[in-house]
Amino acid sequence: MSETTNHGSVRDRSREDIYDLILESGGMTRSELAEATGISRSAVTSAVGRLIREGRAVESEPDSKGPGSGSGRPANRITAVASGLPVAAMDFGHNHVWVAVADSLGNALGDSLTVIDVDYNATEAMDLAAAALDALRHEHGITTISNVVCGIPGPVDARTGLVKSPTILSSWVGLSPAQELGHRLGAPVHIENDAVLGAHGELRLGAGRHHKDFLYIKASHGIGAGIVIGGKPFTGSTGIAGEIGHTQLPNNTELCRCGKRGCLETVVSVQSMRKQLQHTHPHLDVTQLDLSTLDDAISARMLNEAGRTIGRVLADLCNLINPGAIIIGGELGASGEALIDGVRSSVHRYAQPATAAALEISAAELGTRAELTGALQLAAWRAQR
Amino acid sequence: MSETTNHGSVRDRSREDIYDLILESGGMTRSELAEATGISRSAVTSAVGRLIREGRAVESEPDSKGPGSGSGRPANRITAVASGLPVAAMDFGHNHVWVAVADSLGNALGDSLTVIDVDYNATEAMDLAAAALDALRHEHGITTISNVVCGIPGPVDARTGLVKSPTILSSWVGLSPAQELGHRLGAPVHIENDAVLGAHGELRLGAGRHHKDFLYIKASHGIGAGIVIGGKPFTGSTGIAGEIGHTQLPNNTELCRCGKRGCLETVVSVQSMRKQLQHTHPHLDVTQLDLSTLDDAISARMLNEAGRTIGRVLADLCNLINPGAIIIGGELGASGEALIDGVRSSVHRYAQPATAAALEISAAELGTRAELTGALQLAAWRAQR
DNA sequence: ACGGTTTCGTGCGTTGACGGATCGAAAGAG
DNA sequence: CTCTTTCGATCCGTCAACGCACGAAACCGT
Repeated sequence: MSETTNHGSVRDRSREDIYDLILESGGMTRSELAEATGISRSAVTSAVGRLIREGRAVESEPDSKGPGSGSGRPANRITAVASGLPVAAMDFGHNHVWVAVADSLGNALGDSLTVIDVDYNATEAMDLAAAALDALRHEHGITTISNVVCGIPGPVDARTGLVKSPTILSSWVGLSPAQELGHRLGAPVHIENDAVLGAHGELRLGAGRHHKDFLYIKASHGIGAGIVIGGKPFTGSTGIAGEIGHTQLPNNTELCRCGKRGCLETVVSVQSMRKQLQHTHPHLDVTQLDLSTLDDAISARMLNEAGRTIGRVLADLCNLINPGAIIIGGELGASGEALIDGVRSSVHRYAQPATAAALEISAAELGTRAELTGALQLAAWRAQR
Repeated sequence: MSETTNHGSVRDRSREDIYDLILESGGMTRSELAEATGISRSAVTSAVGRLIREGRAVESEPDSKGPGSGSGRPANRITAVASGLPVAAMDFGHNHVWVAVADSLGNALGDSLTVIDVDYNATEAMDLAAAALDALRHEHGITTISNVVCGIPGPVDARTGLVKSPTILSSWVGLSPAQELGHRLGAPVHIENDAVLGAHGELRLGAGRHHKDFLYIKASHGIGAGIVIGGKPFTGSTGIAGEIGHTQLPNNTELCRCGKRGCLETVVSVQSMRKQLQHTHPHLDVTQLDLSTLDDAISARMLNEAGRTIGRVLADLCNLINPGAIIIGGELGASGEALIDGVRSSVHRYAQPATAAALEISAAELGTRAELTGALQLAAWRAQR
């Protein structure tokens, strides 16, 4: 069953398959392509030849020569070339907007971070983001952008493009940021949950590269999950999968903004960490504190405990979908090994032994840039459709 | 990306795609095939012509004629023909073995149910199952079986084929039933978790036909889940996804066979229902009672409460994967609307509103035959590889 | 009753992708 | 320096896919 969007005819399917492969892997030899696609080397050669003639790919030098690299003639590496228009990405957080531009393959050219209260006024935040992107465009001499992907820390309905409740950005609920930003930028804008984008980034360029099925957890001001199944991001039947921040914890009655009590987000979040730090470290200014700079035993224990709380929720979810990895991103994921260790110990304690044994738990390789990177990758991919 | 197992070359890919489509859908017109595959009608015609010449498909009469059926020439329906060897299935339960034979398309020819204590002695149960299948074969004049799929109510490691712990069948843990049954039957045997098979059955012939993403819950002596994502069963990175029976419930300390306390299975299962019924209905013999025959208010309330307990666990899982449907199977799923209503009310209460709104919750259309039917379907599919 | 419309099925010529075979090129191994 | 191994390029026979045109089989309106 060809799930690919047959743009045109099926005759070019193999060539597009090959192009997708060299695009996603970032360089393969003809033999590897023949192996991966199952078509003959001669067919691969002709397809690659056409891609090169069309300027969509280039042939680079063989990477490893010299004794010990195996006998036989070394293979040349085929690489995709950035021939199309640049793309852009936006990452809206609780109190920042992070915008970036990239070439048509999604390789970042530059980015700029603006600190504002994004939640206070959605329209103003979007104006500011559009202005920041304009400035970045001029800085890099870019006139036209073909595609923009924009991450929102909340559920996005895939059919309507509307921001659903509950989300960190309560003033955004019911808005259609794709339309509004599309007007401002004059380019097609796709809105996506930020955890899904983080999963995308780690899948292509991070800790998820060697996993077919994994969970990406964005643990920041809220907690969301991005799911990768079979090597592809999965967003559910209506696009709002991954809403794990409002799982109810036993023995916890704190009121959540979603109206329920005892949600995971009320216990584990950047805000709650800062609140606790204010008690344990009264001399610190915690309002803009980078959690990864902490290295004392007390905060390590605090972060470890936060990780254990997350891990308890993740354990049940892992029993359901049996992932190959869990990748923790967001500010809490970047805070250090203490939190990751907490997740590990809790998952191993509460999940089925066989499930836990097959599970790698790690921090996001791309750190807090995972969402932005994934958005650029997704924008580059979407620009070619 | 061609995920299909390229058996041979890619030149026949479209024809095999078409064959898979008419196989899984059970009859499509040429135009529908052209629409679904994206290739032209003339190419479909030639591929279909070759399938018919090869005896793998037949052309049946147009299904709906007469006024009101839309104008234009009615389309003929292309159906796959059972040309290969028959297949078989086995469904091991807590105290029964259910075996069946089907033609090469998975259409059931006959089945037989044997009541024994399957858990007591795994080897004996397999001997008995093999004997029952042999009897069924002779009854239908079948000499050779090409493929057998066998359902087990417990986790099955996809790589090793071993039964993992915890499972209802504790004496089976560590065994490799695929090998043992393969010796007895002289045919390739594939072992699969029974909830996965139930999901397969409902996906092809039941309530999952019109859903791409759903959860099938087998609620019987244990509780397991089968996951369908993107129209395909998903079994996790090591094949043991769906183990939701040992999710810990708050405020519940009953000891479970898995060693933990407060597992879902200890509260909701056929055994616990029977135990409760023994108290409320002292005159009944509950040991072999069919739960679907109950129609009094007391047992309805009891089943409703059981449904609510299941629903509470499912709510968190739905927030993660945002499925389009939940299908409840097993003996408890077939017990009536009271339990289903309990699941509904609990999911709507504890899941995110947007997630719950996009969710259809229903009983398995195939009832307790879902697992057996799915096993036959899967066996037919596997026989063609 | 009879065209008009719509949709389905099919035959045909052209295109070009696939697969197999062959040969040369570029490296390492002995 | 020769042998082996692997990769790349080329040629050619085959055949799937496309587009188009035409006929077939139904419904619909007058």
